[in-house]
Amino acid sequence: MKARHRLKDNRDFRRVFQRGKSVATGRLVLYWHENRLTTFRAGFSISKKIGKAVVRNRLKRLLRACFLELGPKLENTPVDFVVVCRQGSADASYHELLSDLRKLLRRAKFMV
RNA sequence: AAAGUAAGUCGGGCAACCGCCGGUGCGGCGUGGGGACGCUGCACGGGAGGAAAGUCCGAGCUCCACAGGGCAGGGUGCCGGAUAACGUCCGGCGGGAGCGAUCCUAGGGAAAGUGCCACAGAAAUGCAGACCGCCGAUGGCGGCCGGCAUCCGCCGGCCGCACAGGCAAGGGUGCAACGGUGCGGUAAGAGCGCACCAGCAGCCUGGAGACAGGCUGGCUAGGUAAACCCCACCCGGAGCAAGACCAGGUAGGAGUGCAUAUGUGGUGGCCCGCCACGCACUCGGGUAGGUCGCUUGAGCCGGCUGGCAACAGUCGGCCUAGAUAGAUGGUUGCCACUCCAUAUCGUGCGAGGCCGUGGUUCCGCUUGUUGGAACAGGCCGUUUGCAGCACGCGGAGGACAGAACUCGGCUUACAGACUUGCUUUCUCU
RNA sequence: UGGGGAGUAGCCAAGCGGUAAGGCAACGGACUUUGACUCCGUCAUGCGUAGGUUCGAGUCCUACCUCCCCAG
Repeated sequence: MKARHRLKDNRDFRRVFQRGKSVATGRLVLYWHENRLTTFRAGFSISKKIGKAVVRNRLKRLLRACFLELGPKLENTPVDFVVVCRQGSADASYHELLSDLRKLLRRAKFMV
């Protein structure tokens, strides 16, 4: 995941949470809101309640790998995404997270 | 061989593809007079731990007076050493556990003072106290006998009472009752006397010291300081969001109050001292970007020397992560490791393998619906050898855990693998 | 990074080093035709965990676990 696809600023996070829309599965919640750029950005929010630092870092890496896989299809959608991990996602594998994320993006009409 | 004990090492490996971070080199585009800066591409080599964790101690570093005086507060607490320092480490002493190797140990002071010691008990610290009990020597009362005396009475002996009184041995209470055991002693007793033991004080010897050993003395002093306290030693405060620089900016404005030092701030609980100076509140306005600090350090590895050791010295070699919504990853394959299945098949080894309190003997302890060893016994197999073992073919598993200024420790978590020393028991030669 | 606090029955909680108060809930009983109200009784195997000091620990000390709050 390149640096231009990362959502970093706290203001952007707040805007996505407050003005954006959301869909969810048992493991993940996806928030999104349109931005003024030419491509997408993605950020992750993983609470301390999910697990220790090792668990949280692993989830972020897995989610970044998922966006690396899905990136080419979203290159021309100017939207900010925020993925929130729910409590059951601590032991999820890469393939489980990838299929969940596909499902959410399809429900939000960004993918077919 | 089994059981145990101490110290230490490791914490899966290789490959392919797709990615991330920072470094070096070579390019492309844009801005700019240029040094440069921003975006971007390729190549090369680097990229988590033994605990990176908890943040419990100690330091470096930075700023506040290069950290000053006093009070308050906190910490440490047998002795000696190591160290930059420590509450850490090493060696020893005392005490405790274990057959032993070895392990554990906040271990100064209770004859400086104060507090507390519930319930029970007579009494809980005043060299106190007398419930049951022991005694009745001494004094008292009563009785009997004897002597003296004319009488009042006096003297002596014996017996009784338990009134005065003596006692703390025995019982009982309690975690603890003012040393313990024995002999003597006594009316009964008591360190009252003596012997030994424990404890205390003084002296001598050994040791660097904690302490150990011995002699002498007077006979006795409860526990608690992780209760206050006393003694000795140590500690100034904050923390990399420290701090420095760049851009921007606290500008400028309006109102109110206090004030020229007994004020406000730096400064932390307080006072002194030092330094700087108008300050506080309200309205209105504005910000939370970048660079450095940032990894060469009490550094790591190996050899030698000194030391019992912690460690120190010296020589040679090495450079080994620096992110900032926070890099060190994802997918797949193969190989090792552990466990489970091995029905069927292949290769090799191969004469034994498995069960065994539902019997006998012995051993151990948690002493009982208990565990282990040997034997009896049972099942399978043994010339054409698939009973069993190893490999191949199948499946599952791989812990604890993620650097955030850097070190030295401590504590806690941890699948599994390996090495070495030592102890006890058994067997064989 | 620094600082502060809490953990006691299912819930809310009090508790000088000396028998773990009290309320709600639950359960049993009485009252009632039945229920509610009321009354009586029962309920901690040890006070987050593990060690230690003490004759004795919820309380004191040490280490650890979990949760909450505050400042920048």
